[in-house]
Amino acid sequence: MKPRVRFAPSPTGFLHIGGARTALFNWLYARHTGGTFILRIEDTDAARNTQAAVEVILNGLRWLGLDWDEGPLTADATGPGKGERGPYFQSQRGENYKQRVEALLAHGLAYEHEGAVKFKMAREPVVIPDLVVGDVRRELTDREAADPDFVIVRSDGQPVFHLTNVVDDLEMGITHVIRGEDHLSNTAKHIALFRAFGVEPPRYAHIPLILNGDGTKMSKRDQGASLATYMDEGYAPEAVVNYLCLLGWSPKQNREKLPIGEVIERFDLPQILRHNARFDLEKLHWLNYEYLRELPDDRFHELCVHALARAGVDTNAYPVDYVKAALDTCKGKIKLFAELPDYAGFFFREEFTYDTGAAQRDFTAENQPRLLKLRDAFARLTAFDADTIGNTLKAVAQELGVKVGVLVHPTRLACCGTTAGPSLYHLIAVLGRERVLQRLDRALARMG
RNA sequence: GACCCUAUCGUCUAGCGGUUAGGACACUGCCCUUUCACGGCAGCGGCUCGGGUUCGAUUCCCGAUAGGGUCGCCA
Repeated sequence: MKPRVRFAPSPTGFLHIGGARTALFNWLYARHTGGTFILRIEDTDAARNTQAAVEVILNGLRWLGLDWDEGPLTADATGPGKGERGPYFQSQRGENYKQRVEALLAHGLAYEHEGAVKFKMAREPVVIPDLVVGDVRRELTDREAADPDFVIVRSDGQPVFHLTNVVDDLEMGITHVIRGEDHLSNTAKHIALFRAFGVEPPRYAHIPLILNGDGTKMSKRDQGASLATYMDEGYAPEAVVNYLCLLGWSPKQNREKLPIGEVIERFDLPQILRHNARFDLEKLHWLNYEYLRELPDDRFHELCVHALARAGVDTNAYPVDYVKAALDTCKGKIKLFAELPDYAGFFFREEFTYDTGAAQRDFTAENQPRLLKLRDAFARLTAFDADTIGNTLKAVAQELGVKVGVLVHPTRLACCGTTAGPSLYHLIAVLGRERVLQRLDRALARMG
């Protein structure tokens, strides 16, 4: 029988990076085994579950490239879905839960208590067979020893997570439950529920959690906990996926960056690590850069424009060809799109301040006549391409008897205001002679 | 408090009784160079602690410690 796995998030308006990895591991397992990846929305909490919140999940998974074989087609709970075991929204499956609870009641496996329904839990340890951790024998906690029974239907008639989760897994034919380790303790309840329904529980694989860089639990509020951050800031989804694969799983053979197809080939449940992993933003940045430099030009430009717009830099005021030429000088240079406004902002604004330390060092009275000579050489040029500009600068430096760096640094500062940026000769060519001369004049004025 | 999981450089990891404990990110230095970045070279840095088992433990067992998780009419 082909595996059937599911990702079953609750729409809270937020897709946690840990949730994204859980979805990824489920998807990888399905793709590796030729099984089925199901998306089920656990929207039993009507108060906070909105269509917009479902949208966040669907968009996140689509962005990551995790396509589902069964599940909703839209964020509308009453809308269409694909697959034979729907509906895939728990809010639409009330009748299923009701029937299951009645069956439990009829068999004396559950009972009413203060308007709620409680499940009669055995007062003995449960062994949880886990594909990642191994057999886990879970003893009762002191509170459970006092009263092991738990609520499956609230007094307001709403079914509780433990029940809906198990009923759906059962009715959707889930064979492997791959989820965060935070569910491991609860699994005893779930196994008991499956048995009460007269079926053997699915196979379990509890994957370790993702922690903050400092080892604390990564919660909603923590920096980088939301997948939306990476979507908004222009990370390459392939990089995020690749990085997530490396947390709690290893492709071995000293591999780090590898295409998703290869991950699918190599991925399997028993090889998942058992310990939690800390989220290392630096390493994600490195991987992101690795993918960024391979991005097709169109996609790179699109993400650049988006990043600049977010920083309040409007590229629409400039000709399309100019924008493209300007951005081309940044490709292979920036690690993150968030760096772009500082790195290339000078292309899109005429007023900017100079880096203070560099201005003190480079905008000297001594450099003034040198820069002036370069300015005049530029002014006489008939061609204004990168090669010509470079050769001109070198020639002027030679005439002056100074190293090229003596001219390069003040020129860069005059044109960009910064000490780091794209190739100087290329950036000058893109800016165009007129603006370069203006910028040199502006700098010269304060060097006297 | 009870119960459960975990433990290799700062971080992610390879290792599955005998290895100079390997790689990646980060960091440091050098080279390349029009800045930065890339690239190349070199360096720094690790088996949590005690007991066993064994000829021999990073590796197997037990304990401690530490970190994480769970004990809801949240999911």
